[in-house]
Amino acid sequence: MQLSRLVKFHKALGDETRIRIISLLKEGPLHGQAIAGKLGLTAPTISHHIAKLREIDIIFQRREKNTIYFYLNEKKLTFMAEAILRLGTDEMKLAQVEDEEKYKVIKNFIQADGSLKTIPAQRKKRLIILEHMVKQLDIGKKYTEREINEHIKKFHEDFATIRREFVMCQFMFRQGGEYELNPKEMWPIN
Amino acid sequence: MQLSRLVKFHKALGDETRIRIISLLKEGPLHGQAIAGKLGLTAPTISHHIAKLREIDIIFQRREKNTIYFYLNEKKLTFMAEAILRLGTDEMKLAQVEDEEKYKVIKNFIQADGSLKTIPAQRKKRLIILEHMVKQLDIGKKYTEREINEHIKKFHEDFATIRREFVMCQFMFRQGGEYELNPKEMWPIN
DNA sequence: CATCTAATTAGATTATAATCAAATTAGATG
DNA sequence: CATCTAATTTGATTATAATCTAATTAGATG
Repeated sequence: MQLSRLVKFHKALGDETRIRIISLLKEGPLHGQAIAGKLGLTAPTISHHIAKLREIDIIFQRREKNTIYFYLNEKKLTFMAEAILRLGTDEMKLAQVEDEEKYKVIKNFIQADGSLKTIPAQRKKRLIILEHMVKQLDIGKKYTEREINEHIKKFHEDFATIRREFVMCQFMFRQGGEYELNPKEMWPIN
Repeated sequence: MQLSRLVKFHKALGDETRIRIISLLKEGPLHGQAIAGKLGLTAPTISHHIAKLREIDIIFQRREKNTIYFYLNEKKLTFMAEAILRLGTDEMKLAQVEDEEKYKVIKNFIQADGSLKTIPAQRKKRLIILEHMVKQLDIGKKYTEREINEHIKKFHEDFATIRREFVMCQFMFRQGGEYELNPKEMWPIN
């Protein structure tokens, strides 16, 4: 089972040693052995914890000679810490969006009523928006073309273009006039 | 070992089931069996998780006939979620103080420059202040008596009394003229 | 390329915790 | 007070993860 990013984030912070590391790094970058010294733990233990903090993307590092300095990514920390507060608040269903990059794009292109301002020209952004629209459809359900059109119209008038993009980008496939979601592994995103 | 409140909070959120419960309760109160049904788990399991969420104080409940409805305490959730961001930023390192009682005592006895107004006469308050002073030392590091004295002098001139208190109250131990922090489990506080 | 330093990985141990079935408790109500 | 319903506690099982020592890897530098 793939843990959601939000759970992983909090699991990572749910450890005294890691909170202390964060607390230390707030004052500035440090290298592994310095952290180990300050916390009275061994270097491998610190490595282990740094790896967990890196996984949730709140740590980055720079090498200086033999020594690697660890930095706290405070922006990301803030974003993730507040994610739980956005859970389910309908602020245009941004709830499910756990990724900062996607969050920004959706924030820019989706208006307060949920509709699409314009179709993003950049492929990367377009994919994010297509995924956003497609995510509200049910897995395994077969849709008629008319149903797909209606769904898309909630976002944008040019349903034909977007419907074709759904298929071309592998979000959906078409079989005998009906449309269905592809498994997520086939999506050109994530 | 007494976990800090912040760690406990994140540990509680570091579980998929509990995140889902929070997500459900954001839409409104629910009773145990309803939650169990929605999540496909048994009632005891929900009881277990609700207990953890109650421990971190983000759930409260109201009884209605035989049924207990669980509510999300969103205010507290917000406060706690943002606590990690305040770590280390507060006036005179009050940051690390997660306990309201300790906060007040430190506020009363520690002056703006970080030094100690007077040594509290009440044992309970004295312990809080001793802990505050001792917390700035490194775990596992050996200190000479002179180093300890210098550290204490940053707070109060009567370093001898305070140094003796450190040992008597089990914050530190002395071995061959050197001083070292005891493990936190031995501290007479928390 | 030999060697040094710091970080990481591997493997073992131990502690913590998620889940369930079964037993128990706490209120409500006839 | 007998009984019903929903919640909780107990005890067992299983999975996860924190930490250490020992071994290995990755860069830097002579």
